[in-house]
Amino acid sequence: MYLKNPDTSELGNSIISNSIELIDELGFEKFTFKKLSIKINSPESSIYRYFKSKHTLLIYLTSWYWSWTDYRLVLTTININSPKEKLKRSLNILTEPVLEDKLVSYVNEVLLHKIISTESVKAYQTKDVDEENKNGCFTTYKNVVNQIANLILEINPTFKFPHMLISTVVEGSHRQRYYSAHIPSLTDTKSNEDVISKFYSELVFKMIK
Amino acid sequence: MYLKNPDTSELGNSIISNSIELIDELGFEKFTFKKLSIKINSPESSIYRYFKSKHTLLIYLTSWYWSWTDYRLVLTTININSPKEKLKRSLNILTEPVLEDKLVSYVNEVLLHKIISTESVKAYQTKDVDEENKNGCFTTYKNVVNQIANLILEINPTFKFPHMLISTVVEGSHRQRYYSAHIPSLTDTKSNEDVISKFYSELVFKMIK
DNA sequence: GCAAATATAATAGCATTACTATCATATATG
DNA sequence: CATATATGATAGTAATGCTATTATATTTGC
Repeated sequence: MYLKNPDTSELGNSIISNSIELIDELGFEKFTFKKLSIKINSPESSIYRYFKSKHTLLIYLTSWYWSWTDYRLVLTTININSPKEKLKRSLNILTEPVLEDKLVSYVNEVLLHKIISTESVKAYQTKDVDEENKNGCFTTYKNVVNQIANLILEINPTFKFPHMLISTVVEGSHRQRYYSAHIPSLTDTKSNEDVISKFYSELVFKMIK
Repeated sequence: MYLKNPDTSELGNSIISNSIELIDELGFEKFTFKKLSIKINSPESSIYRYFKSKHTLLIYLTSWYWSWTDYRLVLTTININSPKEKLKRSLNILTEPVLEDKLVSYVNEVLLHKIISTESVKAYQTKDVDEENKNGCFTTYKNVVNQIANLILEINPTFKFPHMLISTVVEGSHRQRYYSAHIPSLTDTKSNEDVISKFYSELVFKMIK
């Protein structure tokens, strides 16, 4: 996923934090290593020592996001016994926007979440998926989905499509948030209300009943 | 959406039919007008007379797909009175893969559907959405969603999120088909079974009940 | 049937993108 | 203090995403 681990050096940290800001600002297609190199005041070639392309950088960011989400899922479900309550809390983590930026100094988690919800499709939806999947590029996301799928099976062991349900909910909620801001006729909510999270929670509980 | 209407000339037709094949073959990011120009044996500059970029070509194809889908929706629901039956049939059109290629000589609808389901996200998920949306680039898709949303309201006039539900179903089913072929841990089906369509129909009917 | 309009071909060019390579210098480590 | 490692500075290259120009076909309107 990376050529050199970006959290082992200052330059690496700077690449991560500034790429998050720049991708958020420009969008993934207009984001380039050249522009990033100007922003971080280092030669382009130094960035290439960490990541072999902007595509693998996006995969790295996506993967980072999902391990971080996994960690947050553990935190909100710890010491809670009821599987239903666990699921409810987990779904909130998955479908609500991230509002605070605290954990890791060089990562703005609020912006990272924004990027993931709008740009991460572009990380999997390419002709290289199969190979990248083989190399474990998507394991952190798959783990999260799988974990919640197991929670669902605790509640209803006969439910046949827990993975399908969860990935639908995760990506659906990202998409709906985007639509409410940009293509409102594809949704039923203005960007200020918070209806999306409730909609998807309801969807899950109705489906597994 | 286009600079010159591609269905008014042979070259235009050739651009459309060959771009569908080439995007399917290479994926959208590796597809270029240069490669297309070699395939159709015409200079690159001629393609630029029809479309100002590969991005607007993708928008054109997406838009074409949704008007065609609209037409198919009319066909399958005509003369049917029960709104529930109408909805059921419409959902099949929206969630099942396209298997036959008949309507328009220069468009391979089977391949077009494949492209739409894997690549069309890249048509809306960019920094230019707002302007493109203003210019009506997404109206054909919005029309389809809106039409089915109205059907839902016929069945349950108090349901609050028909657009959200339908866009979730449409895009979810595309996504799940992709996952079953490429990232199976994110779904619960092998690419040969047909479980996806049923899952999303059930989802709709459970939600609007 | 001819002039004018329109469409396409042929060719060139240019800034940007996505890299790779090389060599020098700074910094860390053993 | 030597050596390894990380970064900087600079150059270069093929491909991408266009725009421009001129020439040659083809269609159309009178």
